[in-house]
Amino acid sequence: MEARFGKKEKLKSKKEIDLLFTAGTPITQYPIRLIYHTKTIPSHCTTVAVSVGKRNFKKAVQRNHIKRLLRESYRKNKYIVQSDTTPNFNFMFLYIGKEIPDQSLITAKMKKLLQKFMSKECAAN
RNA sequence: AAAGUAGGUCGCCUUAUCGCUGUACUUAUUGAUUAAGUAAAGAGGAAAGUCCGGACACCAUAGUGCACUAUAGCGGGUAACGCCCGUCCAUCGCGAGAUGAGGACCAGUGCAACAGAAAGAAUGUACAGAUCAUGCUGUAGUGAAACCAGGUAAACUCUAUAGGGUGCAACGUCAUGUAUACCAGCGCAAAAGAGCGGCACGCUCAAUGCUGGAGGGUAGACGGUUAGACGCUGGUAGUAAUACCAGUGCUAGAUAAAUGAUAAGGAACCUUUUGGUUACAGAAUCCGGCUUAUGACCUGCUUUUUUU
Repeated sequence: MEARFGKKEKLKSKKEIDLLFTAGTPITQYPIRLIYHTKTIPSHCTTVAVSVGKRNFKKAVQRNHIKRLLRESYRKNKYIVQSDTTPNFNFMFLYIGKEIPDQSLITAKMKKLLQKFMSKECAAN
């Protein structure tokens, strides 16, 4: 099972991110919210961005830590959304909780969130 | 031993698995390149606040005067400083020590609690003296200070010294490529105008038109971008800050932003045990300081008490 998470899979373009916030579809599995949108420019893999609000976590150390946890849990569970049939999406994960989580919590929630996403997309198709 | 005081050191560690970032090498591949593998690296003492000082870049090789701002014993260090070292003085403390808006009221202007008639545009009261006479002279009384006098510049001011502006989102190159705002030359001419932190100089540009070139903004890539006023050890000079010499060591460079997760073991602390906790905190052009946040440990010295 591939569990890499390289540079290519990171969402960088400012335009794409703006589009996500204006036109993206949100799914929430507290304390994580996923916003996603189909790609405007097609490429061979899903791109992902991660964000933690400055409002809830003032210190950069805490924000960095949570972002790393989110990235790590996505890396481990991305097999759920990886298949040839799904079209390519842009993902944006937001942490909306107010306390610092630990890895096990984040991983469990991430699994549920991704499964939710899959069932929703399959129903649409 | 307790209380205090000054300074220094370190900033949890090891292994395994799965990942991230750039670098080097190998293999495959391509128009560019990309992919895989291997190797050795990969947050701090404050990376923070952005408060001072520089380097570097552009604006004129950053100019002149005024204004404005900062600094202020004396001597030294430094690329530079508002930093550091030494020293004198003042204040605080029993002391080790700490603190420092410590230049100048013989330039001018202002201010001054209580007391006092009065703290300077004032001349009082009592007594004595002088005089034609007095508001003249002396003494007494208040006060730190009472007319040939002082205090005060964390009051204006004066003196000395320093300071041009904007900041790596600076700035340079490339690809893409549209109006004409861009550039070069010609022409127009002196006025008005625009730009250069405030004002005055000064400097630069200068409508419209013609000819030629070429590309702004936005988004992107690359450079700038990390080896440096660098650390450690020894020697020499110096009370010291520091300088010089010799040896030796070090390569983080991300860009919606890498340095992480899990497991096991150890260390320290807490808890009866299970177990829990491990501070402050995350590079963003780079250095020198200052300030603030914070967990331990070590050393010198002082005072008090006890013992020998």
